[in-house]
Amino acid sequence: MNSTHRLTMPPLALEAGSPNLPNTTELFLQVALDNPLRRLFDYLPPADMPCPPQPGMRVEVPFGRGSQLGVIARISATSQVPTDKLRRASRLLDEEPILDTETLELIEFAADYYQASLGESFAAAMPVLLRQGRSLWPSHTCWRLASNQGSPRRLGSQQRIILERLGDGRHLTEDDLDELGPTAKASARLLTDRGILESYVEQARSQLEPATLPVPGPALNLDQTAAVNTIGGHLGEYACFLLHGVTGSGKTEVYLQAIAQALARGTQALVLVPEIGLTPQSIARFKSRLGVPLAVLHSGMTDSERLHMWRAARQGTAQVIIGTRSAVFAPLPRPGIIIIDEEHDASYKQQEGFRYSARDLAVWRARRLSIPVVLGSATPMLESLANVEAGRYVQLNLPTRAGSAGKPSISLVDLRTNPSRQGLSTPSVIAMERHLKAGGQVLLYLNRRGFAPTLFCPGCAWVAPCPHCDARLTVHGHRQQLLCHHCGTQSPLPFACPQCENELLPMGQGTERIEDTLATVFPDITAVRVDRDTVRARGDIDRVLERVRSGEARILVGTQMLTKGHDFPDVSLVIVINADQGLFGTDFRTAERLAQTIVQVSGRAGRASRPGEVLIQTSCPEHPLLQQLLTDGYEGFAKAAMAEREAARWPPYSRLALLRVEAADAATAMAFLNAARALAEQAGHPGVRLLGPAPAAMERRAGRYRAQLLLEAADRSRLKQLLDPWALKLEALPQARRVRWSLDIDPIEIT
DNA sequence: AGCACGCCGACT
DNA sequence: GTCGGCGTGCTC
Repeated sequence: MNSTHRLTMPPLALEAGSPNLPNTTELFLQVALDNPLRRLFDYLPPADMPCPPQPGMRVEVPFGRGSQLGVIARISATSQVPTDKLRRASRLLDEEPILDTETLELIEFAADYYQASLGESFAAAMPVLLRQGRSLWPSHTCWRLASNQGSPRRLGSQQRIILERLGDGRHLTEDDLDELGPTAKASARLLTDRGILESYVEQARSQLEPATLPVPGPALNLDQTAAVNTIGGHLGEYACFLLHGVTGSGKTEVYLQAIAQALARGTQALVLVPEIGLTPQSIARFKSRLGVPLAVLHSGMTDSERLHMWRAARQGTAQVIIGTRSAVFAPLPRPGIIIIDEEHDASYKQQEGFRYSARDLAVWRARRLSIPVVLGSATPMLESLANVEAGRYVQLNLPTRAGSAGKPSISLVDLRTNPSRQGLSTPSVIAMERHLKAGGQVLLYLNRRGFAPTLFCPGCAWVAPCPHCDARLTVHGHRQQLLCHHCGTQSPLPFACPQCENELLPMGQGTERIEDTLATVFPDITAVRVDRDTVRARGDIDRVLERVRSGEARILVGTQMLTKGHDFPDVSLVIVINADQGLFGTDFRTAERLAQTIVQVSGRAGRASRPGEVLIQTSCPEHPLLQQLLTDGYEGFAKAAMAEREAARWPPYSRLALLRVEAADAATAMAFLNAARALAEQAGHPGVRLLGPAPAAMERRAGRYRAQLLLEAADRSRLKQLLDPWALKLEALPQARRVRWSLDIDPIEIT
């Protein structure tokens, strides 16, 4: 959807009280409810309303035998629903729409484009507490001693504690009471009923850290200056920039200065970052450099923190909103610029439920708002490069690294002639010795956690399988157990082969095993491991990284986590332990991902004055992808990959939609997809290829059978023409009742 | 999705 | 004799 193809705008919500509506006519509220049903539910307005209902207000409505909170999507003068089925909404929760027209349009567009229900789209866009009915305005109930209180008699111990805390005109908030215990609020209410306490509602201040004096940044180089000037020249109009900057080229400085210009015009900036890119350091940098109140939105925050930040965005108190995927929906009264950092990052696409791409929605939103959007990356998606090619995006380049560091030298280590011992080949060990001796640090990248990816019997070739998935169990040596990385199943490490009682061997390398190898090869040097097993909570990673920055630890072993955003100024050597997994994947994007990973991880080498060196261990050094990458860098790779995509009719040369299904047995899953395919064929599907149904690459996962049907079209509108009616029919399919299915528009993984 | 209704199996 | 399995109908 990142194109200039005609944008389908959702029908504009009809404003209540608009002059062309005869006020004698009864109005109908068309309400979006948080369920997957792709339709709205009509209600009569509540019996007593403090104000006219409007789209974007929350309502409580009777639904089935219970009641639910929903959002008014439209007000209509007519209803298709027979009068006897219509029920009356019970109450309005808001006196004004909590979502403005522009955000409503974005939400509607997202539901429409991604074939989701409007309710699900609303749910993604609203903080949980608002969905649960919390008031938009920050207020909380407080308790104090009643002015003419009766004599307290026969008090419970908790009640006595509460009274003690309320001496001298002090008060207690709901939070204070919650700290006293789960029943404290009930006790306070009881005391209020007895006239001993009185409660009142206090409007809380929506406080963000106040503005500070912006700290000046470093002087920009020519490329950065040119980029900032180009972006700044388009403030107030739509333009999409692809900021292609090699690692360390100072993309963030460009963001900061472009944002500063937007702020100077009195507008807000929205900054999207990948899921693990939002470190306390990066937030601190934005805060100090821009010196304006800033709201942060990410998944690690409590519900009330999120509500607080969302409110600050909506009120305009926050001039900069920095957040992960769902922040794309943040309401912005004065939008000025949108930044998407590491635009290629997969975390911008929600991978379950409502499968939207925040990156693509951000571009749509910028166009709708007539503001510039900047997509930054050292390794742009091929889609983005194609959009540059087509003239839809403007490319800005930052080809040089800041400081004196030059490009790292990359070379391949042929594992066939240099076999690895426990993960490390001889050339790698020699290079490590050289760099460590010279005072450098070494980063080892391996995208496999655990000790070894398989447990193997040399006697009969048995491998430990997961009982619930079509996958092998991973050996986690340090915990002495087998673990399935797909469903989480754990089992103790068997002593011997269950078939032939031979001794079992862990096969292949995981990060734990590399760590062990290092302890024997470099016993005097401290190594740290960074993967999901060592880094669990937020802050863990900072502790690990501090050990590296201080120089206490000089070797880093880790997975993806290491490639994202963290700087290691003293790392001079990067070793990719095994590139082979990325060369022969089943997904058409596998190669692109490997290239991105290699470039990103290489970017960690030699950032300061040290020249960087990168070694890639592989059994297939002659592979064209690796060769391209080595000789011509990411651009060269991209060119070659693009030609392959065009020949195979993959995106960006086609549009995809993927119907996924999972069921208790394979036949049920297939029955659904066959029925789905039949529906499509019945309706006709000009310009759309139906590929499948076919079982998923891992057919069984967590005990469920998975299959899929792929839809491919040359252009988006043809695909959508088929999808719109099809999705509704799928919902009504009897076979759909027995499976879990989902439609993924622009899937990033089709295995 | 979430919930009720409804008709067939192993059991307090 | 029931508790409960999940098929299917419905939600304004």
